[in-house]
Amino acid sequence: MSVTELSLLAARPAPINAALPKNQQKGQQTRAAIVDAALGLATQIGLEGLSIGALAEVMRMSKSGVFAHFGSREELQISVIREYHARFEEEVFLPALQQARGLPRLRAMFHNWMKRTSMEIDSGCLYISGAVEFDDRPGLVRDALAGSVRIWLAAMVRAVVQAKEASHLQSDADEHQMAFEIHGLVLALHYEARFLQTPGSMDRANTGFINILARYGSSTEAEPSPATPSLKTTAKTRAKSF
Amino acid sequence: MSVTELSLLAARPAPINAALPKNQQKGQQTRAAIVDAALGLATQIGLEGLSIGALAEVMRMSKSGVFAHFGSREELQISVIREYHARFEEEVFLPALQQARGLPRLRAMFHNWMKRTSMEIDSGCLYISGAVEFDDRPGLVRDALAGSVRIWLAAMVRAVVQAKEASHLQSDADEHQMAFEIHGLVLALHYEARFLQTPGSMDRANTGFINILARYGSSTEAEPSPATPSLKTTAKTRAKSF
DNA sequence: TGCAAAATAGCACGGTCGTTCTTTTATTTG
DNA sequence: CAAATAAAAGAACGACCGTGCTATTTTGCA
Repeated sequence: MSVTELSLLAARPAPINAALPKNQQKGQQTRAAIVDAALGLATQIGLEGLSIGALAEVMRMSKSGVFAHFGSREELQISVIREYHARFEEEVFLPALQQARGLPRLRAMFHNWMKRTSMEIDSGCLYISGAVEFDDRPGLVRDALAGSVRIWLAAMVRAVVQAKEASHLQSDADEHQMAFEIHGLVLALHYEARFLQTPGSMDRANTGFINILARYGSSTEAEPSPATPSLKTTAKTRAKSF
Repeated sequence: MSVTELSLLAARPAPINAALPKNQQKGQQTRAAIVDAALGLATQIGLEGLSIGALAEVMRMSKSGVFAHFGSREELQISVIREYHARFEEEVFLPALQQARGLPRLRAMFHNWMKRTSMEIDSGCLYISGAVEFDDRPGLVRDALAGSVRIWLAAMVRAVVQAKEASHLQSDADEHQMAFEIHGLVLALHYEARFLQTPGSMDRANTGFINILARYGSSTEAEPSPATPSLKTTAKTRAKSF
């Protein structure tokens, strides 16, 4: 799975003329505005809870006016997923590519991922809520969702492999195992912070990441990266109320 | 939070006469049958998707006949959560109490938890789906759900503390940190196995647990417990397709 | 066995849902 | 500016939702 495949943005029809936002037909920009509003609703109440009526009310449009842009609710949901994917990529993945291959990039990916997840404590993560809503509901929505998540997890695995190649991690470290454990930290952060509202969850996820690095890291001690300067919390982090 | 508080079973009204199942009024047993069917539906389509109409069809009853047992949909949902809690406790927590305090009991708790989660790959876990559905929907349902989960997580924390007291774990190990990381493993197992259908997720969760024990364990090497005989997988577990 | 009480059924209400069809309005183009 | 086209509105549909009210049936007990 190549890096270029990661970009669903490239799948968008490129504007034929120049990059003027005015160039795009009126319909395109309202459609984009609808998707934007729909994404805001979906992250709060879920893709299943997202209704065309409520969306029309937010947009101050008629139901049929909104509906006409997608032709079906399913297509609306898929459009929302694509938009979420694009933003996730832009916010989490692409900035991490500026870091050097290996451990620095891996740290940046986790750091950006956590940063986004922690911001989503008030709004919700579509990759998590969507997984629960569609985990036994086959169809195009589930496929789009699972595809996006797999692309991101594969990028994490690739970053681990590169860290191994750069001798930043033990050569026999299992990249899928490590990605699994990191994924678990993010899921636990989201669960405990958003649902249980447990304080200190951010610190615990960070500490968990440090523990994982210590487990798989090469003998050279892993110093805190410049990308995460304030997160020097050790495993002996202070106990908070549970 | 005491151990006895864990039992919601004890909160059930004890039968006044003997333990004959015929003793309970007809209504009580049909109500129990309804809750049983409702739990089956809720684990598949979620607590929000659970509708009285669909439930009535499964029970071959009228909508109003089902409804009369609860008085509101919310009360039905809470009843389902209580039933789920009781079964979780009976299946995961109580058997682990038969193991000696400390590491053996902690292992048994994780093992039973994982075993149940892996069985729920086809049906779904109410604690996970419910968390997503109600994470920003305050009310009695959310309270019941969060209460049950907190009780279980607190039991895990207590088990870690006991393991420290028994010198099975490092005395400065952070019990909340450890419970957080274990929770993450179970969440990742559920996500990757049920939604992404990634093969080998069970092994990865087990390996993750071994890694956590290695991180927090005392110098005495942690030998595989009799409760998990077939899970001697090391961190260098074979790589499976991702 | 008869009678009170509990359990269930039947029916209707207001509401929201996704979707279709028709009509009106706004935009682009020649 | 006018014709062609795209965008949005409006109204209606069948379906399902939770819930309340009133019968009818079933159960438990004297």
